[in-house]
Amino acid sequence: MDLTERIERRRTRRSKNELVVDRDSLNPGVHLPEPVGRETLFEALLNAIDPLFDRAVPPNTYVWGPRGSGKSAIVTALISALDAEVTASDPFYTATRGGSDRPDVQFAYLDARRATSRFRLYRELLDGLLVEAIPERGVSTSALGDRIEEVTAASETVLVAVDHLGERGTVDLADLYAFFEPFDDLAWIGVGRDPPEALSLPMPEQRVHVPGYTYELVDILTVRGSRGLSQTLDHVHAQRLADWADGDAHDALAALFVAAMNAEADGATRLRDEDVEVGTAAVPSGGVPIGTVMALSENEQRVLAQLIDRSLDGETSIESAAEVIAAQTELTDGTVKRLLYELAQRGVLERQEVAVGTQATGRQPSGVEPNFSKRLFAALRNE
DNA sequence: GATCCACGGGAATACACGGATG
DNA sequence: CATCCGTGTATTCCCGTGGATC
Repeated sequence: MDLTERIERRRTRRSKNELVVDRDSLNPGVHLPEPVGRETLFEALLNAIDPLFDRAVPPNTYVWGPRGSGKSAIVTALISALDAEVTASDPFYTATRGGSDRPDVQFAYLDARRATSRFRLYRELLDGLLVEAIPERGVSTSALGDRIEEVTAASETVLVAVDHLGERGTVDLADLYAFFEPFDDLAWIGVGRDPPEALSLPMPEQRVHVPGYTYELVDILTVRGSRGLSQTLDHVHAQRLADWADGDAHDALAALFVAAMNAEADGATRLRDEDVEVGTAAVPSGGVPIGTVMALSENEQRVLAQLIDRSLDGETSIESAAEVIAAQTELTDGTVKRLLYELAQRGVLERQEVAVGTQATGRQPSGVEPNFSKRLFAALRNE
């Protein structure tokens, strides 16, 4: 979103007396172009890819740190800054084309939550590098590999960042080695939570550790809150959210988002203490990031939406919840049941004991409860 | 005709619990 | 008393098929 757009949005929202002027600024799944309070880490990343500026292929890099510590924020910022730098239609560079000292590099940022197989990773990569449409099916994985081969051969280097490695259901570092091994002029930055010593070899020689936020989180909330709301975020509120979230930027922003929605729903023009209370109460701390949920397939999201809308979470057994949901969708109850179990295994849902009256024998059934904020999910789903 | 993978469904395994067995 | 067994469910695991696309 550019500046004029931001101003226009703010003007119209203000005239309608709305509290939230820019949802993206409050959305924990969206990152700012300029990360707040991470200058030294940004330098470390630039150092890691420094050979690029000498027209060499840099070594691969592993970026790691706890959840909500700003890994995605900093890596997306890096890639988009580099991309802007290289693709900028700067008249000076264009005029001196040929003698340009600008390296011929292409950049791509991939989310392992979406790129869950070799085929999809290749597809996402090509999609990020090329303007042409990339087929979704009907073409072999190796054909996509050949296409990548061509692209890497045509430019000096391709730098790929792959975010969210090693989460339940996503590819890991070892997969990345296997997937990218065929390509010579390709360097990658893997991003994950696991500390290097917890992972098997091989391990990239370059590593950047992103520690959890401490005092910086208040600044982040202030910047993003003030940008997303029609007024400055109160320092006391920012501090309270940061303390509650224990340094996890995702949880803090999620709570702020819900707080703002709560205020707006009440017709309040300011964020009140009670809204912050509601926000923190509505976000399970340590739950799955909302980005994980929003990256699920449409049918999986539909199942979750039905589960929530029909209050089938919690006390209802998986069996009967699946029956109700299946009736509302195109899916059979067997498939819905399997999806619910799979989502529970991936941590998106949490299984819990369900009080069952008549059952005297057999294994106890369980119900499922979202391990993310329902209100945040609902808000982001009908955007 | 080839490709990928979401779906559907069924086999295998885990768990709960009462009763039999050593 | 501890362990095993049988029965009934719940849960996990696995794989063939078909739709959509190239």
